Amino acid sequence: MTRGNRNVDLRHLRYFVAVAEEENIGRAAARLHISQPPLTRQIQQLEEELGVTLFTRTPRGMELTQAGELFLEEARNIRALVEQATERAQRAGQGKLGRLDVGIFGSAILDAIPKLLLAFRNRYPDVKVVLHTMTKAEQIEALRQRRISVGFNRMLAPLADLAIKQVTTEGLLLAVRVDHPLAAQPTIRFAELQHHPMVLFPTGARPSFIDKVIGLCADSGFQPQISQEVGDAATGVALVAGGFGVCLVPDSATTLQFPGVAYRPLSDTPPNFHVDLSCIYRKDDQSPILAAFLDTVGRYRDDQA
Amino acid sequence: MTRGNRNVDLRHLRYFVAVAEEENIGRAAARLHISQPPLTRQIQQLEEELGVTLFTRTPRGMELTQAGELFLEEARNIRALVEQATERAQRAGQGKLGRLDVGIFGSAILDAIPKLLLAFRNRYPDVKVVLHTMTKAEQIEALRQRRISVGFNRMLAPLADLAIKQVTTEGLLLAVRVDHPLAAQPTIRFAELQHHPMVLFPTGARPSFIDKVIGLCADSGFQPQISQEVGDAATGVALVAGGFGVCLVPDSATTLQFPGVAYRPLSDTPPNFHVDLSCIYRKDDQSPILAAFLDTVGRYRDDQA
DNA sequence: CTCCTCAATACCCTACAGGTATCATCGAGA
DNA sequence: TCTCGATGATACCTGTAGGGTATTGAGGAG
Repeated sequence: MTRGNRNVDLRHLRYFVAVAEEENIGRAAARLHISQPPLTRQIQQLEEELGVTLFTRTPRGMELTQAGELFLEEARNIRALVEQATERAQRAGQGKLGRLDVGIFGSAILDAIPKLLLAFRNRYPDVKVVLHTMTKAEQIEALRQRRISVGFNRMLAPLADLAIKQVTTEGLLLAVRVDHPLAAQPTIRFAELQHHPMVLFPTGARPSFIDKVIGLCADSGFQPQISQEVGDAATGVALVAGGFGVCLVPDSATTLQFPGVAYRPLSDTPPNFHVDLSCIYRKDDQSPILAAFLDTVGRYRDDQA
Repeated sequence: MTRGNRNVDLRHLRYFVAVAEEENIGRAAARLHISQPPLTRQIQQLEEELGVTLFTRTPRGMELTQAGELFLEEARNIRALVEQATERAQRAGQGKLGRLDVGIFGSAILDAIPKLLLAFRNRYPDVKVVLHTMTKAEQIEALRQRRISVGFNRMLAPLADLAIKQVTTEGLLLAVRVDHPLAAQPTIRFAELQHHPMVLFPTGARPSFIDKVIGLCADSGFQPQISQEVGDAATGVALVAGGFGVCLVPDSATTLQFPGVAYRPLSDTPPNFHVDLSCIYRKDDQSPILAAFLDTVGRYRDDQA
C-alpha cells in the first residue's frame, strides 16, 4: 500500500472540488482565480500522489471516475471539518468556547456568585462553567495546579503568583434566634455583642471571615465569646436556630431563611464594618476565557456601584 | 469573523500535532526531520492564520492553550480523515471498493451468472453489485447512458462502441411434457422436431435465441411450427408443462424443475448446436471495477474449459 | 476539411519552505 | 551573583515548486 498522502494538502482538495463541480478545468481555474495550466498540473499531481485516476478526460471536459466521486465526498467532508476547526479554534481563542473551572467556598453560594455566573453564562453561552466546592487553601492549591482558573472567597490577600479582583462588598448583619434577648431590639449596638456567645465561621485556612469578626470586636475593645466554630454560614445560622448564640453574617446570608432566626442590623459599628467577596486567579494565566470572565466580574461590580 | 484558513494546509496540521505531542519545538522538529527554525515559523504562521494563540511558550517548552487543545483534537480528526480518504480512493481506484451495475435478462438467471457473481463477490467483497433486469435492447441503451456497466445476454453482436466477452457456451436440450410422444425416447433426433409445435423465446429485440433455434431448424431443412412466443425460458417451460408443445432450452435451464416436464438430449444435431452467454460493456469504460469484473469473467470461463 | 473547445505541455519567474548561524530569555547550580 | 544550558525567536540565504504566458494536441460540430 503506497502511503501517498505525504504531499497532498488542502490546496489539492480545494482545486479538486472546484474541478469536480465545474467539470471543466478552465472554468474551475477562473473560479479559483488562477490560470488553467497550473490547475491541470495540480490535478495531475493529486492523481499521482494518490495513485488513482480521479477524472476521465473527455472532449467536453472532466468527468469524475467512481473513485473520484468517492474522493469528492471525502474531500468535501475534510474541507468542512477544517472550516469548522478553524472557526471553533477562533471562538475558543476569543474566550467564547471552552470550559472554565471555578472554585467556590462552603455550601454557601450566595447572591453575588449565582448572579455573576448567570451573567457570564448569558454572555458566553458556549463556555461550560464547572463549579468545584473547596476551601480557600484548596483553591490556592488548585489554582497553582491549574485544576481551576478562578476561585471565589472572602478575606483574600494578594500573593506573588496570584492576583485578586474584588467582586462585591457587603455589610454585616446579626443572626439571632427570635426568642433571644437581643432579638427584641430592632437595631443592636455592636458593643452589646461582647455579652453574648457567638457562633463563628468558617473553620480552615486563616485569615478568614473569623478573623474579620474578631478584628472588628478588637476594634471595639472586646474579645468575642466563641460558643462554636463551624464550616460555613448555613451551618452557623442552623446553630443560631439551635440556641448556640448569635452569629455575624454578611448581608447576603439573609437568603438563608431559617425558621426562628431573624437578622438584625447593627449600630455604633467600628470602621470597616463590611466584608469583601473577591476572586483570585493566576497572574500569568493568559486564557481568553478567564479574561472574559474577569471582564464580566468587572461589569458586575460596576453595575452594583 | 476572519476567514483565515485560506493558507492553512495539512503540513501546518502535521507540524502542529507534532509540537503539541512533544511539547517542545526542537524534539518535534527532529521527529519531523526538519530543523527547528522553520518549525517555529510554521507554528507562528498557523497561529497568525487562525488568529489564535495555540501555545503558551514557557522556559520548559510549548504548552497548549485551551484553544490549542481543542484544535489538536480537530487536527487529529482531519488528518485521520485524509488518511482514510486517500486509502478509500486507492481501493476504489483498484476496483476494490465501489459499485457495479449489471444488466441481466428475463427472469432466468441461470447457472453461470449466479456462480460468476458469487466468485466476483468473494474476490471483491466491498464492491456492491446491483442487478437490473432488462431486455437486450434496454441493456444496450442503459450501457450507453451509463446506467449499467455490463450486461449479460445471448446472441450478442459487437457494436461500434460496445465490446463483447463470452462467458460460457452451452448445448441445448428439449423440454417436453412427460406424456408427450417424444418423451418416450431417451434421445430425440433433431429433425423430428419439425413435426411438433414448439414454444419459442424470448420476445423482444432480435436477433435473439429465437433466431438461433429457427436458424438451426433451417440448417436441418425445415421450418419450426411455432405454437407460442414467450418472454423467457421459465415461461417457456411453464407452457411446455401446460401442453403447448416442446421447447428448446439451453443446458442450464434444467435448473428450472417443473412438475411433469422432462429434459431430453438431442441427436443428429446440426453444426453450431450450442448457444453462447456473453457479457457486453462499453469499449471506452476505463473503470477499474469493470476491469476487475471482466477479469473474473475470464477466470470463470477458463475454469469451465 | 476547418474551426472551436478542451486539456496538456514548455518554459519562465517569484514566493516561500527549509537550512545555517546567531540571539534572547529564563532557571538551575556553582 | 554569575555562568551555563536549554528553549524558542530572529536574520539571512537557497532551492523548489506553484503560478503565469504562450503554445501544442486532440476531438467534435458545422
